[in-house]
Amino acid sequence: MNILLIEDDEVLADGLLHTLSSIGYRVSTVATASLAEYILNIQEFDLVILDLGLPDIDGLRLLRQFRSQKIPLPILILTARDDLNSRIEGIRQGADDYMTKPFDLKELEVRLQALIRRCYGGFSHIIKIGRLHLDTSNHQILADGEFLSLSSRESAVLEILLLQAGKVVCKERIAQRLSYEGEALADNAIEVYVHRVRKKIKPFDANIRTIRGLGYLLENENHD
Amino acid sequence: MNILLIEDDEVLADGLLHTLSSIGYRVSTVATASLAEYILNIQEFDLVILDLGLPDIDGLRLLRQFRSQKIPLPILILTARDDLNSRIEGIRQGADDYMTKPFDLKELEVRLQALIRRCYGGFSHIIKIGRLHLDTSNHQILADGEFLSLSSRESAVLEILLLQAGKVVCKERIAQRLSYEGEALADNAIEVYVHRVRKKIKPFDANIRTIRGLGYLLENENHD
DNA sequence: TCAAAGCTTTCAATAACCTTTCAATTAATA
DNA sequence: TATTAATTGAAAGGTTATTGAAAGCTTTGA
Repeated sequence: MNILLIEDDEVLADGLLHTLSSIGYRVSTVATASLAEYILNIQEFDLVILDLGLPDIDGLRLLRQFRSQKIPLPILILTARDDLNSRIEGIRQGADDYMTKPFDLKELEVRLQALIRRCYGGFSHIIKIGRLHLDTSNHQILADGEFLSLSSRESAVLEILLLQAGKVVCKERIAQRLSYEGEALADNAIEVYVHRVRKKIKPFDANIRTIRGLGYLLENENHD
Repeated sequence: MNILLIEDDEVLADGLLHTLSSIGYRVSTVATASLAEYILNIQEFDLVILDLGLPDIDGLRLLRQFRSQKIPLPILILTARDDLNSRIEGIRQGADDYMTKPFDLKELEVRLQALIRRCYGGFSHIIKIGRLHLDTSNHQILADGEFLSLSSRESAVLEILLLQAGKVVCKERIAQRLSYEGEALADNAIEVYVHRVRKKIKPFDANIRTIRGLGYLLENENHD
């Protein structure tokens, strides 16, 4: 997790760098807004900690700039300004959280955790197999970022294969998933569905391999 | 935007209910943890405001329960406990934000906005999907900058779809948003409203796709 | 080579959804 | 307040996608 710390107070910056590094974050610090802009262009970050009292540009203005440039990073403001209005303005301008100095390191730590959790999907677990993405939280399957048009049964088949990508899934397993309370399906129902799914995922280089006598397996080529 | 307010102080609950309602949120209040669990099971919410000092179960424990049940709702804790430890624990247990009483209503309002923005809108309080804009701060929907003439129900349907643009929203979710306290709607009411909304947004190249058996999805073509 | 296992296509029944119409209600306007 | 307009939700009939069964074809491995 890469954090950009924009802070001109050298002592505080060093302290934070040390603390955050020690709990596993990779931290880069810059002391001015212009440096911040520069480094954001050449390096990828996951989160920004922004001090409002910068020497060159006002922090709120920098924040506005980020957002108008559609930089979607989570931003936590850290500042000495305690008055309510700048707190409100900070959040209104697009910050995700706000802490005032002096602050407790432990609290900063958990607030960072909360932000990361929220922004980088502690909840929705996304499984990526090649060009297919499965969002397990809402059972949505995307191919190249586009919604894949699947009927609900087709979707169920592909989901179970994606979840076990690279492993053999036996027909019975799939049948269980498709039928309600074990009502029998025609003996070739699974074959029909696999066929339909194959047709739909082929354009995305995804392939369901048949393991004779055992079941099916979604190929999971790790050549990235 | 449906908010569940879990708060046992009746005066405060009423005040918040009134304030939040007046700025366009739909608020349900419950006074106990068990009621909260009950209502969360039968109704969908977009955000939870949780008081830690509840009469039956400790708020933190409730929070842990939510998260262990993988309820991914954004949760803002509101409490009289000012000490640092419970603040840290609150966030660590899975809350997204934390405010201590007494608090400023304006600040609560913007923090709610920030949460909503982060969880549903990327990073702006204006959610832009193609030529449609939803301003989450006042629940207004614009098309090409002009007000879109929608009835309140139509507006509710479109809002919920805009908030989850690109994701499937199931019919039940929409039905809950439309009806008060689960009064039944005709089985095709949603279909009728979706139909009406479709007709109105079509001139703006916006499209609601039907995902058979699952629900609807506002297309969110990322070709910018 | 010949079963067995799997593939593919077709088709009718059905369930899910769409669309229109209309009457009842509510809100707006004169 | 009387009139008009808009909104709402129920009903009914039309449309389309999904489903699963059937039947014939192809591949596989003993």
